[in-house]
Amino acid sequence: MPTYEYPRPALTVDCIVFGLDAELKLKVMLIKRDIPPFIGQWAIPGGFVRIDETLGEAALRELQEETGIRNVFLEQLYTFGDLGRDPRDRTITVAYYALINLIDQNIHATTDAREANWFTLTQIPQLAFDHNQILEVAIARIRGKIRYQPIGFELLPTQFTLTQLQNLYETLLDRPLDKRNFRKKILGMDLLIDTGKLQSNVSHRAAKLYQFDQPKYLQLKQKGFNFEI
Amino acid sequence: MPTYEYPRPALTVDCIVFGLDAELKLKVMLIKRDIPPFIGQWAIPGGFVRIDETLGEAALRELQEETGIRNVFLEQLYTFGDLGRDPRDRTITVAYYALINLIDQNIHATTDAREANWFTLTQIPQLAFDHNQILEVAIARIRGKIRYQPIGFELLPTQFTLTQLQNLYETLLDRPLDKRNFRKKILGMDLLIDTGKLQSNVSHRAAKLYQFDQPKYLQLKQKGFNFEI
DNA sequence: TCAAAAGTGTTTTATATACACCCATGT
DNA sequence: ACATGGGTGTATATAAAACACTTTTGA
Repeated sequence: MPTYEYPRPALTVDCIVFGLDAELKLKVMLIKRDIPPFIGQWAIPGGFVRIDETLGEAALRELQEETGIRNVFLEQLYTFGDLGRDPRDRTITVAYYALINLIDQNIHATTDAREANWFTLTQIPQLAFDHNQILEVAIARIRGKIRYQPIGFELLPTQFTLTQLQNLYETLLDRPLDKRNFRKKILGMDLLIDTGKLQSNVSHRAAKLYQFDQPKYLQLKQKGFNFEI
Repeated sequence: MPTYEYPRPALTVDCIVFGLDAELKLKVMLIKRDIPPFIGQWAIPGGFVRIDETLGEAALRELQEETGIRNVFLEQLYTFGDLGRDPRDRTITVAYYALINLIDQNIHATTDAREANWFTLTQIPQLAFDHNQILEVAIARIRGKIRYQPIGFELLPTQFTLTQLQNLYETLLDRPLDKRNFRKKILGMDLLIDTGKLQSNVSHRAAKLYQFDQPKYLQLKQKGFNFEI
């Protein structure tokens, strides 16, 4: 029973992976394409959606296959469907973005035969397809979202120092923040748990380690609380 | 050259149309399905994406075909691709939402043979597919977005009174606002143009008519200005 | 003259900003 | 003892919230 008479576009997912390096600079993982089209060019990891998996599942699977990354924060970004974006065929891509913590886990940038690498945002080469545009949308999204939603914690280790958190916000908001005011505000929300532990292996006074109280945040959010830096 | 070995899901767009009625209540346009599946059930207007049109074009076309609506604010909402959402086939839908002004233009709720109607949010019936879920996401989106982006003006006539604008915000934010504080804040942004005209055909003192200065807003936005109520 | 909504300022309270020094630790 | 980043409080400025009456107009 041919219910739909129209030819179907191809459907892919692409997944922009953001990470913060040890200097708290924002980086993006790109892979070098080893199949046409755009063979040899850098691209956002992604691939075709299978008929028996959801979009989110496809994004997680591609991420794992192409970069080895698992168990990450993943959120749908936008769906791109312009006519010329794939030279072979009409292709729609559902873009996701992932936030991962590079500070205490080293993501192996190279996987399988395929070359993969972390790029700072000022060093993005010309990418395959419309991936430069997709990346721009993703950057705009996290820059905008960081102020109103606690997504920054996804880029840090579970336990982090207040200075790390502040540097993260300074990077993403692209402006300096006052140390005392930042601490007053973030601690005033009462959403950070003092783990009682301290930083180790630092050649200066060790900072306290905090962790984000997600269950409490979710509770407060339901009651109308708005996270805001 | 069969580049993709995978079977392709079907691709549709759905378009949630929001409008404000004369009493400043938020309404959604739904259409009664006249083809299977879910024949006879209410649904969000939408249909298949053609191979030679972009997603936005498909949404606009469906909107025009199914409701007669043109020239509206349209923005992509989210893409839904769960496995069971279409009983016939694997179908991904890219959802858009439209904001239209019902106050001075009457959108003919019925078009062609198909039945169409405006529903208040408390009277939404059980819808076809996963459309109840899509609608919930759309409502959450505009409720969240209204505070930080000037989308409210899309729901009003080009020229509107401050009381209309305040009632709109009260409806969407679901809380009362102080008249003097609201006016102080919105006029203080200096983004409303006093048209010099007055309301007509009212049996009380006529209010001034304002319009939103979109060019000025776009300029300010680029300079880092944040619209916020 | 009455009803109905328009329009308008000031005081109080809360939040944001600006700002500098001592502390703890490892080398 | 010194270098490095950790940690802390107060005063000022700005923004938000609370609050009530007069004005205009058509019926």
